[in-house]
Amino acid sequence: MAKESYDHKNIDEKWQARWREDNTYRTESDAGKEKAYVLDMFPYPSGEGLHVGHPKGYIATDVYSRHQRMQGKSVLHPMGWDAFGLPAENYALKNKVHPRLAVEKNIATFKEQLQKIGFDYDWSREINTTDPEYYHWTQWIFLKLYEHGLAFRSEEPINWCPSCMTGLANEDLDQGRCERCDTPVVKKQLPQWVLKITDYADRLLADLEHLPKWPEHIKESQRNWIGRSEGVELDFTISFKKNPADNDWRDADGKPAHFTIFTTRPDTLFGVTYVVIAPEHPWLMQALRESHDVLENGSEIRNYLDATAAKSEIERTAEGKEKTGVKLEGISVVNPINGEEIPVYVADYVLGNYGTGAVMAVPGHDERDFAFATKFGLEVKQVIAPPFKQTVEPGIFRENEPVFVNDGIICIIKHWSEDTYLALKWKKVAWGTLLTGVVDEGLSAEETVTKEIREETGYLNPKIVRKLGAVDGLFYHVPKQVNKHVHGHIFYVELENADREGIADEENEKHDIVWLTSEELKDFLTPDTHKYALDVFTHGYQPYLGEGSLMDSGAFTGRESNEAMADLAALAGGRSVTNYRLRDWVFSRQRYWGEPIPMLYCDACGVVPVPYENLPVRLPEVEHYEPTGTGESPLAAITDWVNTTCPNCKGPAKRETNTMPQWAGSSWYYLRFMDPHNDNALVSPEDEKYWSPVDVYVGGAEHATRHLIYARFWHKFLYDIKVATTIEPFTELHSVGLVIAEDGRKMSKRFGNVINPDDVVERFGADAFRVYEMFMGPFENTIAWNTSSLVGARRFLDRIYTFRNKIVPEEIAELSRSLHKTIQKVSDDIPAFRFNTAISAMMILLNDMEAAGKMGNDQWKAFLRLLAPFAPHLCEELWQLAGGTGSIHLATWPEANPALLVEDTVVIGVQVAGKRRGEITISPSASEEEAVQAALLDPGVAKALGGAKPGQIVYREGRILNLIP
RNA sequence: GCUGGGAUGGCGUAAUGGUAGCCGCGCCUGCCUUAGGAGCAGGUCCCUUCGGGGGUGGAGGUUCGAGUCCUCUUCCCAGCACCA
Repeated sequence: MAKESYDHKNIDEKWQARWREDNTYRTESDAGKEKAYVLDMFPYPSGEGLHVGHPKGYIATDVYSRHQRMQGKSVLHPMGWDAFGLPAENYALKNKVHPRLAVEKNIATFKEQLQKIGFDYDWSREINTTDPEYYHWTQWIFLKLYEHGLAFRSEEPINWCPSCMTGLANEDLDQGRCERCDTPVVKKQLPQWVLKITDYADRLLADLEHLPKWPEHIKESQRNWIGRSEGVELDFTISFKKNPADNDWRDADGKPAHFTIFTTRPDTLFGVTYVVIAPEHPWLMQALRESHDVLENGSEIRNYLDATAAKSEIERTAEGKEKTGVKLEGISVVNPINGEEIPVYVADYVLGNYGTGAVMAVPGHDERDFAFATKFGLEVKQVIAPPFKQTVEPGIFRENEPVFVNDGIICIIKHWSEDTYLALKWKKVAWGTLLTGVVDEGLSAEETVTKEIREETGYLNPKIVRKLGAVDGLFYHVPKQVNKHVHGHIFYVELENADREGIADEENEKHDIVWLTSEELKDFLTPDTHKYALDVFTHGYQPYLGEGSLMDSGAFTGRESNEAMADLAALAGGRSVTNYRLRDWVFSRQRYWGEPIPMLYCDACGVVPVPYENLPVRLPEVEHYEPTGTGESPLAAITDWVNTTCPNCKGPAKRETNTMPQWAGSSWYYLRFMDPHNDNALVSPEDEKYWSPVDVYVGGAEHATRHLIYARFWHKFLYDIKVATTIEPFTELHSVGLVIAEDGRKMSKRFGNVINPDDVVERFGADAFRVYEMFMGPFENTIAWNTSSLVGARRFLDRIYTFRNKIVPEEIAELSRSLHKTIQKVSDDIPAFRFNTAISAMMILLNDMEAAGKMGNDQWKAFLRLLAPFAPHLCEELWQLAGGTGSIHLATWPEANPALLVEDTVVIGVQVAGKRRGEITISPSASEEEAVQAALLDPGVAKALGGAKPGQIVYREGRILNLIP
């Protein structure tokens, strides 16, 4: 019998109209009911319209919210438009329409597209960030931020996009380029409004711990973005050469002139060989201006600063990381840990706006300092020996405290005429080593090298060429039966000639001397410490970044670097500080299409906020809204808008002409949905209390470090001023996986591979589209669109539609277990966002239903309710045909009967020695004896046992039986 | 480089430490037909001497038993990256 194909057009339209007429999805806050606030990241209505990827998240929240509603909760599932900002304005400019008209048109298109998919949005709560009724409150929040000192004027150089002709926040950059148009940004000095998000850095970071239902990768992105690092600030006193009187100068605290540096590694203080300050360092500005000029190479430095300023951010950071800089002649600084006098450089690898703008350079243990030191021929001092552990027997280190030896030696000894090196091949153990030793009392390391070479090899004329640093070995000394912890100082030695004397027999018994090329040596050497020594010899020293035990560090030598860190810092006069990578939020845009910043400039009173009662400051209607490119906003040209009166002195004042960034309106919109038409407040305390926080929030992962940080920041501020009552706005977050095109590329007009949801809905129906998108795979996965798989979803719905003719009044017992398992599965999976497995479970149930050939009406109605969140139109139709009361979407969610979830019998696998050899069908509560008895009857099991008796039996009720002979 | 996530048939994927590959797509065989993006039935990891044997990126380990837990490693995706 051919299956029927249901008339999706008719059914979709019929029910969408009915739900609208009946206000089926009307949201009311009902104190008597539990609430569920389910939110999508509201869209930016671009001119391109939707593609099939956009609704995926909306379908998920729709399924989720419908499930919540059927569980009797009061559900808030709203939709609105984030319509201010650059994309809309650039689109308008390109198409020569006013942004307001472009936005209106785009919103109409988006809304129509969304409505065809049959979402349960309550459209009476629709909001639009460009509506003065809405941005009234965006401006209100700005005034509150200003009142609390969190919005301030700044003249610091900011990121400027020469193409969009506006300043940008750090978050608007991608690898030094404008995130919107990919143009490299430049630094530009402009008066700006800046929000002090850094005041909230600590809480933004710490409170991530209170968000267990956020995906780890989003939280990790935020942690990276905030970039907290704990360290110390240290003062390096300056000593002046030109005019010694400068050394007597004291500041207000009685301190001589100094550079304050920030470091996270005070443990490497003994390895500091110079200090570097950023080109923007304020001391430099002053020093170059001073009349007596403390620097001897002022003009050279000025040239360097000019060259740096001319570079774009990309040039400065992406120039293959080639280091540049200039030495400050005429001054030096003193290392506070040991009084050593070291030079000072200015170099642009040090950032002016992080930490103190000055660093202590430790080339031995920092890659950037190492690169700089190598290029400028500065000293590289190793103060941590890279540690290697060599366990002969596991666990041995835990039992014995190791004996520390600070002055071990490791010798790489070159042959007098050949390109080979001396190694020792041990006789009693399978070892290959270099020559080693320990410095004797009263001898220098160099004398010890000579002595050890003579004693162990007999060679008389070694010449120590150079020291190669040191390595730290922790090992078990077999002959002495003790753990040893040895700093091995590596020496490179060349033998002058073959002159040699005899050596003691005991040395001869230990090992043979072999001569190997460095290549052969690599494989020959057993200890990792010796391999490291060889590596340093062949490739040179590389900065060691890890922890380890300190060397050449005065009294600290031999202590573990992480353990000694605090003591070193204290001794050098360090002050603990925490720094953040996060920068304050540059909040001004020199563009038309945004919320006007509600501030005034009065000649008499200075900066004056617009009084609250004068909000909203409306964006004026204009004919020309093109950006000026001068750093002035287009609004500056509208004189009758700009010129106004000062609310304080009633004198003339000018309006701020910059507008807010795109992210302003979206930083608090979730609060407005709770009470969207309130003229007196952003949100009423009652509605805020009832609906807060957002229970489930769904959107793209690309917002991890932009919208989601900004919104958390504003929310915490609103919490502080008691507008919000929760510390976090979004309890649970899901990031929706992308839908890419069938060709594996991003869906884009450019590639001509865009699938339009309207077409899909037209041809296959809204329900097939919805079921397919939820069935594609795990919600967060990026998955390629596949039209033939979509046909599979449609087939599933057609089979259900056909099955309506198989419904009988009486319950079909053989289906009840299957049905109740499915109820359980779907009920668990929807809240967990495992939509794919929920649908899979319903497909399995349908297979069972078709095998049974009929189903009871009540069972059928339960099945329809399970599917209703996914396929609302078809299920509503079938629900009515089955005699359901009211809308299926207001019906009660079915409950699984636990009694029916337990099987009478189960088929479990039987293993013999861990390999599956057969299966038995028994009661899930069968005893071990019964199970074994049944298993022995299985021919496969009997054969595998070969008559042997099982010695060990592992039996897990209802799961597995494992017989081990 | 650092951090987070991942790797299972031809494809998307599924498996509280317990029979690997459920469900769907595709494909193969046959049937039916008003020839469709249709329907129905069966099949579809690899090898096999038909007894079995092997198999979840790779190598070890823990366990009666590992796709799942641990160690190392390769590759892929994402965030950050001259932030001291």
